Amino acid sequence: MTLQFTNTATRTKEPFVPIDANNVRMYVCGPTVYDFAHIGNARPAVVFDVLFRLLRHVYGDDHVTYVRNITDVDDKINARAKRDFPDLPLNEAIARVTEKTTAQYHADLKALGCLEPSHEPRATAHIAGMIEMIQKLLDDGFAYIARGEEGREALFDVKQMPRYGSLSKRNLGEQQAGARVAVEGHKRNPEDFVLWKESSEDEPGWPAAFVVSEENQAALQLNSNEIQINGRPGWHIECSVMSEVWLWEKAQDKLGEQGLKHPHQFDIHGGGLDLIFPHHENEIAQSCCAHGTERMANLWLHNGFVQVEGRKMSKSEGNFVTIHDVLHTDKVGGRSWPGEVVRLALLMTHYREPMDFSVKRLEEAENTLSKFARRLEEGDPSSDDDIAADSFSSLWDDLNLPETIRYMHSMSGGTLSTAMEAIGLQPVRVQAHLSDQVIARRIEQRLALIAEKNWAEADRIRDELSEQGIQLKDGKDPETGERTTTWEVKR
RNA sequence: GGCCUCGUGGCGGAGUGGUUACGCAGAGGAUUGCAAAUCCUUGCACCCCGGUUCGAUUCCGGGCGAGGCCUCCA
Repeated sequence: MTLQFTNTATRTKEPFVPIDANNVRMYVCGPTVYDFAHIGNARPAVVFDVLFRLLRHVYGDDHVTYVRNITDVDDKINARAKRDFPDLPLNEAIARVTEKTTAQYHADLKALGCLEPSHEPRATAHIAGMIEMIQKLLDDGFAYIARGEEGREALFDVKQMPRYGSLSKRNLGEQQAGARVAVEGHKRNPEDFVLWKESSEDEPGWPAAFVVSEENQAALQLNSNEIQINGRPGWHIECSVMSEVWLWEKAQDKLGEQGLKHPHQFDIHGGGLDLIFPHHENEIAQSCCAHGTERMANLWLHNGFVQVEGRKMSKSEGNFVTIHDVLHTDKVGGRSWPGEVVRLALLMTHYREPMDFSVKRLEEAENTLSKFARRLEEGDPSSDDDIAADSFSSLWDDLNLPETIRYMHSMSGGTLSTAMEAIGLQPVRVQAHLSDQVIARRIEQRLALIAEKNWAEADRIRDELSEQGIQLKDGKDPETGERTTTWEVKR
């Protein structure tokens, strides 16, 4: 079997060859922590969790490094902090918002069965690294400082990078025609993006000193080539810095000869489809120009959107459902849903395809899990190994989960258990509230009542057990023809 | 306007140059005191038009349709 994935950078399916099989490295863009995460945000977390599990399976648990960041500096966070904690000092209010939201995010993902990533760096812990990278870009002529309407900004000069736009297949200058691009006179090119921006008194800021070129100094009419800007990072630089720190600087110990051949590069970069442009394009620009590399990551993976009635689920559209709502309230289908059901619902569609989120879909996932739960009980028939291998080969083939789940329908016992674990579904039965003995006694009583044709009382026992989550199953003994009753826990 | 995806039965969703998976729902049956569960059987599809081909749902071209990005967004 060969691991292969569809690479957004080439739009083709390619065999996966890690830079160093001893340490396969993956970065996925995490949340900006200002509000509850919605189901759309859950999809990449769940999808890349399956990939993480697969890579661990293939290369070994200790040979995969998965980094997913927390963006805890952002103007939306500032706005939320001012709204929710108007009486607190700004920094404290921001801390409250990010801590609360991060904790909620962790709780949500745990409920969805996601493993913790190897590292979960926070943007605010890497400000110094960002300033350093920006300076490098200034030094090498890829960036400049200009005065914008809201203060001074360090900007990336996209014209200095001929390859700019290659991931998203965009050509500079072709986008503006009907697009809503704000005209910002201080930029050298309309596509130039912010690396660092000056903060006002009521915005969070960090002191930074930048050294600019003579040309830049002259343009700004400054006496010195050093500029102090109390500011905050733009929204792309953090990922360039954190991936560099956690997937290169701190990963070098594990890298052998093979790994050292491609400095400042890693294997996989993932995220949602909407991050391709501009976010990932800009990350590539920053990282490749700062490090003088050809590539930032070898493989770019992007998941499709979760949709509601055919349209993208998003906060701005207001058509979103939070993970918390689905798990803990009755806002969806009038009831709450187990995390495992939500997880399977998110995995039933191929990760690159758009997916409509619906109650029907959740019900289908729940039915499938019940079926799996029953099949787990059915022992371990021989000759299932081929089926298991097939399910994994489909997983190896661009994470084809629909195909994998299809195979799982024909599995049982240990084989099914293994397959479920592979995609992060817990192959454990929900325990009955009643003990086996109590249930067995009630069943005996019911059989006795049936023998007397006392249907009312017999049905009462059946209903009673049903309320306790015990499903009775009547059958007939093939030899004696007598009624036999077994039971299982309803899910 | 530019660019990127995608179009399979009631729904979900694989796959293939030639007997068109599978799941859910539906229908019928077995079983049952009635149910549930289970098992069996079964109906229903490859957006349209050209082209290549002995043959296309699958390849190519053109339409039409849908979604996304170009502005914060998983």
